[in-house]
Amino acid sequence: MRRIENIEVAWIMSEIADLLELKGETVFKIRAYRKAAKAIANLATDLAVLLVEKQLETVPGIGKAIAAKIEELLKTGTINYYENLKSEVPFGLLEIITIPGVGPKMAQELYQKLKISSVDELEAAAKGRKIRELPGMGGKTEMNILRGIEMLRSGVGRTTLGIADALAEAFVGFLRVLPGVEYAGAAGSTRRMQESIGDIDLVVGATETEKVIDIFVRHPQVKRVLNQGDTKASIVTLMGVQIDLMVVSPEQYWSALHHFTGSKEHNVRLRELAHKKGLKINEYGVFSRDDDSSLPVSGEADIYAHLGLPYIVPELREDLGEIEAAQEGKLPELLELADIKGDLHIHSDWSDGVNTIEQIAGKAAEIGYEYIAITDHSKSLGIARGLSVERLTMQNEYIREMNERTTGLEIMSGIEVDILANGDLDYPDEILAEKDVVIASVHSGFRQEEAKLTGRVISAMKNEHVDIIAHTTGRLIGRRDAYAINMEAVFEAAVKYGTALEINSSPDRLDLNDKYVRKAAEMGIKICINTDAHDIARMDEMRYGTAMARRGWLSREDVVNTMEKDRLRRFLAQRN
DNA sequence: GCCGTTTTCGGCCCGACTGTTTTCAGTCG
Repeated sequence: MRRIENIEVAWIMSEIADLLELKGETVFKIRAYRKAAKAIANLATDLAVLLVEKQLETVPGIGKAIAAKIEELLKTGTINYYENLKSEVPFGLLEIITIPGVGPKMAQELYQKLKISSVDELEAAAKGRKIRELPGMGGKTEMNILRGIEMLRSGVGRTTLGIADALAEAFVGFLRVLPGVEYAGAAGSTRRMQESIGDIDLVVGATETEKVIDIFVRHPQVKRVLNQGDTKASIVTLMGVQIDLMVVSPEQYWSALHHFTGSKEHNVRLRELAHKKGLKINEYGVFSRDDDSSLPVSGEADIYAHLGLPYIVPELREDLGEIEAAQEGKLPELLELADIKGDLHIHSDWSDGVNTIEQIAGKAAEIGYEYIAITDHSKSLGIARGLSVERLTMQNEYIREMNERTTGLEIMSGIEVDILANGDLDYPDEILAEKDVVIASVHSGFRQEEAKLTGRVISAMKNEHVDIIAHTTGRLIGRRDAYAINMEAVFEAAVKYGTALEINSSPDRLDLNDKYVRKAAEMGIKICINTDAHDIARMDEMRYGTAMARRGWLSREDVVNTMEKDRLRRFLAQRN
């Protein structure tokens, strides 16, 4: 039987939750399946491995019943319970509840009264004014349904961290200068630096809240106002990104910022802790349950302090162990952007980059780096003007001369060598031996089967000249899935051969992702955070890669390019 | 269905906005 990926199991658990919801099951059971789905999606270890080791039930959120269903799925390829549910609930209803504004209750009602079981049927009924005939529904309900269907089809969907971050920054700048505004900031998954963003959350602390909302919804970037109240509003921008704004009084700002930064799971855990301490936490503050009196909050750290916890940074707030670590005083000392001393994966105009090595060096000096590596493409990558052996030798010489007349910044001569479809590297060893930094990566044969692709990457890792594997899974966020690669095996090889793995900082890649980063570091694998910039403007994307490292719980010691120059040299020389 | 330094049974976070209602359920985050 084919191998079932964790993400597929997570998907099925989430679909079971949806089906149970449509059946009107108790919310706690539904919540349990949702929680399990999330926990599984966040695992960096294959469920199959956990199953063999009888460790399934050690995963928080997975108990006896769900563990048994996972075992059944992995062994037989199906879950009886799930199949039965699917036969009880019309499949189309699952799609109907993905329409914004349409939930399980409405879907059930529409199905029972009007026999609606697909989005198309729903659209026809709304247009035909059939829905207003039902109790509790009216003309506005029909409008909302049609609008929701349009949103679903127009792909108001997830966006990359890069776009969300820039958009949030622009709106925060706009809000910050409005009259009466004391604080404005981005919250939500953008602030937590999640790899993709569903909608942008903004929080404002202001003396005149309604005025701020009023101006916000009339911003020129606003295509549509989804809802608007006294303290909250949601809009969709011209680019199709949803932005939610919450406006509170300046005193309430930190509680609101914390609340909307989330994650939801992290907040739920905190509120449970608060409950046990006789406290209540919401977006307006921290309160005593006895007399409703409020406790002082003049920064997010105060909220944690009231719970007896040290401050937890936004990147860790996922309920993936950070609360337990905080309780035990074992939070990691996270890497900071300022710890990064250089970028070891940059393309110049010698291959498919747009800037000269001089311009790249200028930008690096501006950032304050101690070193960079120029790593152009290798000869087989014709589409990217990969360097012939002759041009590569010329580039070596060119960089050597540049270093002689440059002070402060060291430019290393590197290469991003292709791992060819047959597993060979694109240059012979004696050429690779001349380079300071050798990065190896896959740019072809994406569709090969898992064993073959994994074998290619591992054989590159075996090569003593290869220092770093770049964008190891090959995924492009929202556009291309990771290729079939056995990451367990790659990690084992990285440990065995001492090869470092890259976090590619491009918001389109973020590869390795946070969960793999965390797993790799736990195994003692060194991580290198690079931008893979083809344009000097994108050398600033280092902060996204650093954010991924922080989300993966990395300290400075875990990261190759936090080393000062001489130590880095020794590290690279070890691998030759 | 999960979970337990108060619990193996009885809990399981908190509030805003909307539409259709006269007091609230559904949906969302």
